[in-house]
Amino acid sequence: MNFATLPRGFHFDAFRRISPVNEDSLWDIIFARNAHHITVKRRAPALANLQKIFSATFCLANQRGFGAMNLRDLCRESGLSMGGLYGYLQSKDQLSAMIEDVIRYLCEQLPGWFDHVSDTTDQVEAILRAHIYLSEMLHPWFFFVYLEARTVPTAQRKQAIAAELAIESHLARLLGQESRLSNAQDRLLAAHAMALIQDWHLKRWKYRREKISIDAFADSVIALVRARLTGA
Amino acid sequence: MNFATLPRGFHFDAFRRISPVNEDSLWDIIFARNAHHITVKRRAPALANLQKIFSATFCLANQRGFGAMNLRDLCRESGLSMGGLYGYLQSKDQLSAMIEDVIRYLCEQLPGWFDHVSDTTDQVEAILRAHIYLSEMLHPWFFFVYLEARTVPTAQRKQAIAAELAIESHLARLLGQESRLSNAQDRLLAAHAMALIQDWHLKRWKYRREKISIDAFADSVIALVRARLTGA
DNA sequence: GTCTATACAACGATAGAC
DNA sequence: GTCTATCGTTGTATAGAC
Repeated sequence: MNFATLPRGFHFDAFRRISPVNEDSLWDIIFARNAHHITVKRRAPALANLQKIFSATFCLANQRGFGAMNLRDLCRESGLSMGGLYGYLQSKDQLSAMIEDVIRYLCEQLPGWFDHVSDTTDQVEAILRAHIYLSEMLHPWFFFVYLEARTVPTAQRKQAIAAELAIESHLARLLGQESRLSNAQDRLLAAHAMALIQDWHLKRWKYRREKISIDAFADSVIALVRARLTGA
Repeated sequence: MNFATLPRGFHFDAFRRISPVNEDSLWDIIFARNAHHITVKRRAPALANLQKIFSATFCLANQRGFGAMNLRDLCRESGLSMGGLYGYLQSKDQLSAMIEDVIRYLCEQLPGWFDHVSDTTDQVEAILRAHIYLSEMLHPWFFFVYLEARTVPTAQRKQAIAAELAIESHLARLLGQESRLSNAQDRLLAAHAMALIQDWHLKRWKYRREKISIDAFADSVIALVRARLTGA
């Protein structure tokens, strides 16, 4: 990892250049993490078909919701047949599980990327920026996880909730080192920061429309958190 | 309306006491706004059945998503029969339309409740508080609208988007009168404020778990916005 | 490794009895 | 005003050909 080369207050292009995970490398991660149940073993066709399957899933699920999406339409949209599809998953539920799994895995890794940053407030800023920029690169993935979390089976949902709380606690602990606020206020500030960064993938239609760049958005979130830390 | 009696920085109980719209009065509004297509004309059974139908809808839709919810389960959960249900709606889509309609109607009314507040920043605070407190009283309704907005028919979705942008523009205009920020920064601050208040109904499970009261949450959101307005 | 064909349960919606 | 019974359609999943 070369996150150490990122300057203080890095922007989207700088992060994208050095990030080991992006829109292209993701398919390898998915293939590796689901090797045990994907019956197609040849790498090249598997990666191509995974891409078709997930692109079609995001398109349909974001229109109707995952539960209302049906596998016939998924086949038409992805170009695979019903039989072909079942070489990559054993049930419809497993499709959403694969998506949740890879995003949760990445979110667990993310805070550790910035352990080297010595100034605590800068470390918070780096984690928030990385979150926003990663959810920009993997927008459909984050969007899906966020909006379908409630519809997935209980065990899967509990893991997602635990992951969110872990990041938030991590942020609250870092904020507590620098702020003059109470513990409860630090936790609330961490929760607010999470809500703001999630707003980027939830309302991207709005920010596109108003021509607000991802860098302007990230700067604004950071300014808001810093104002609360240092201000009245 | 007696919103003028609310003190500066009012909390949840004070708002609930004087609000003309709450968990009970809502059924009247629904019945009135949908009188043209509800074939059941007697008031008493209609209000009772509407309550059963919508409670069951929220329960099922929040578990599986509205599109994946089916009308047979809705009948079982609400206690009505298939035929009985169709006395209150002409199609499944109309069920979500009725929910979106009443929440949009209330959100359009809300900013006007505080036209009498002379200090602009106090007016912003009152609007944000009222939004948070209303979404607490009508939690399942707001939760549904927020999470199902993308799955509803296009015309209906466009109305919802327009309503959200209207509130945000209103807030941005008010913020612009008081802040030393640029226009673009005012718009972003308004967007952030909307994201924060929506977080209350989206993540209520989290705030319950951490025993964060609605008043503590609202105070924290207000503190964050005020810090950005007056701070660095 | 991917296809076509098919099993059979469940879907939204309606007609007609009460 | 609400019920039961039923229509035609569409759902997930699999078997067996290529």
